Amino acid sequence: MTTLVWFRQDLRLADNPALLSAAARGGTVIPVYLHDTAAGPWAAGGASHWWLHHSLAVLSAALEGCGSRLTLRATSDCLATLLQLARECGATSVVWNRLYEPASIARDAAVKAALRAAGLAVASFNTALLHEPWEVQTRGGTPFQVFTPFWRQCLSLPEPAAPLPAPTALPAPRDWPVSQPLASLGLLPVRDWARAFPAAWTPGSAAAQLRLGEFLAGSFTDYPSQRNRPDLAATSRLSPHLHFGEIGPREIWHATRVHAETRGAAASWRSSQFLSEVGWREFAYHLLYHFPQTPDAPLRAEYGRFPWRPDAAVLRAWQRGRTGYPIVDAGMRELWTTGWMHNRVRMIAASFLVKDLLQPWQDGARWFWDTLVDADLAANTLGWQWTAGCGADAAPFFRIFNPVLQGLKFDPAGSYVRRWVPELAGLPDEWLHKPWEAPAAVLSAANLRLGDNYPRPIVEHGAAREIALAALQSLRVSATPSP
DNA sequence: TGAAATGTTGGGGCG
DNA sequence: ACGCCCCAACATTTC
Repeated sequence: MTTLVWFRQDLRLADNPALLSAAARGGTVIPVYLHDTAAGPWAAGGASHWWLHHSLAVLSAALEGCGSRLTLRATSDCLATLLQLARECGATSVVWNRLYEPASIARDAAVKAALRAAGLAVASFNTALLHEPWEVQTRGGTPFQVFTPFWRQCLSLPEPAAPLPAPTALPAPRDWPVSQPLASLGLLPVRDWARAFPAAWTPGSAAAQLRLGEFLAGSFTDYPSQRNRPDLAATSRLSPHLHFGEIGPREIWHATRVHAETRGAAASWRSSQFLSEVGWREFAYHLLYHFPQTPDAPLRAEYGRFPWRPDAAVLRAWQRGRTGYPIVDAGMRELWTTGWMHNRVRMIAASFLVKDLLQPWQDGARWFWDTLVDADLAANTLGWQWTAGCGADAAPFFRIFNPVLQGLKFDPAGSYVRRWVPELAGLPDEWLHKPWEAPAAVLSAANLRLGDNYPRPIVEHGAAREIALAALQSLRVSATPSP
């Protein structure tokens, strides 16, 4: 009796119901990872591939530590490859943990039906979400479109089950199927733009558990008050680990609850603050499941007619962190250098692209998709539609961030900007977030030549804001013509 | 998980 | 003592 365990975004041994069920059957277990080369328009981007490469290496080593092995294959046809592997190994069943992206759902449904038609037993499990998207609904039986009632409903459901243990044994076959070398999947960048990634990140489930433990023992205490501060290490930074399933939301949920349980009401409050961010992730998956067109199209249809002004040069200045707005440029450079950006800065940079520069939110979403190590279709879609004001529970379009005020408020000492935009480092705090207003003597003392070694503002925020509001107005006028 | 404009209030300087 | 003005501080409204 042999079972194929199809790993996807669940790159861990603990709290892995598919793996545990295969092990519990007592027969041979064949762990498999297929690199799907036909994954479509939302195939993983470059930074995600970097992470995936290293995560697969860690998972492979962990399996070998259990006397097992990870079989790797690149394929444009997962069904055909699974059927072939089942034939090679004499497997009679295939198991996996569910994915929730629209393309994955479609592919997996077809694979499941075809495997069953071929006589194989197939089972799929949930380990990526606290609650299945179809199990959370309003009284009217419709999907939620506002976060607060959605999360309240989740909290009223039976608590997510405790995480599962890792299997104690993974019986190996006499002969392993042929596996491709990891390097042959071509996941690492050809040009080494990811050279600073290893200093920032350690992919793999062991590192994820370590990070969660260090977070709970450390910055968790000040999480509610400091979580918006990009200059501090105040957040958990678990997002890439979560995306690849190196740690699951149930593990985070229970570890946080256990940590807070013995530490009084204040800790309980902190844990509810932190877990509500896990709730936003759940909400993102809920929305993507029920509104599968939203990665590409606005949820509020009228925004399909918004008068964006696509401009390749403007988009590129934003991508490279050369807008002349320090907090925006710092964020974009942190992203490019480390594959990650603090969430507060994501909101500021995204708002700037969409509202000050009038670039389509989809262009920003694409850039984040390619450059973030935590790129996640559900979370990315929610974030960009929220910013653009065209999504569920979105910030109204007229809520336009002032990048100077946001910088002053959330990077008050300027250490975040100085770290990522070193050419500004010599400016006094007073001018750091608005160098164009600094007196000439201050600029020259800081060795700053605007338009030379740091750009002048690509737009003037006050004027850009007026233009954005007028653009929004045009949308309304054409939507409801006056009688 | 906004910012800016506009409105209101109240203390203090001053004639 | 009183009214007036100024304006900071805060609140409300609007985009």
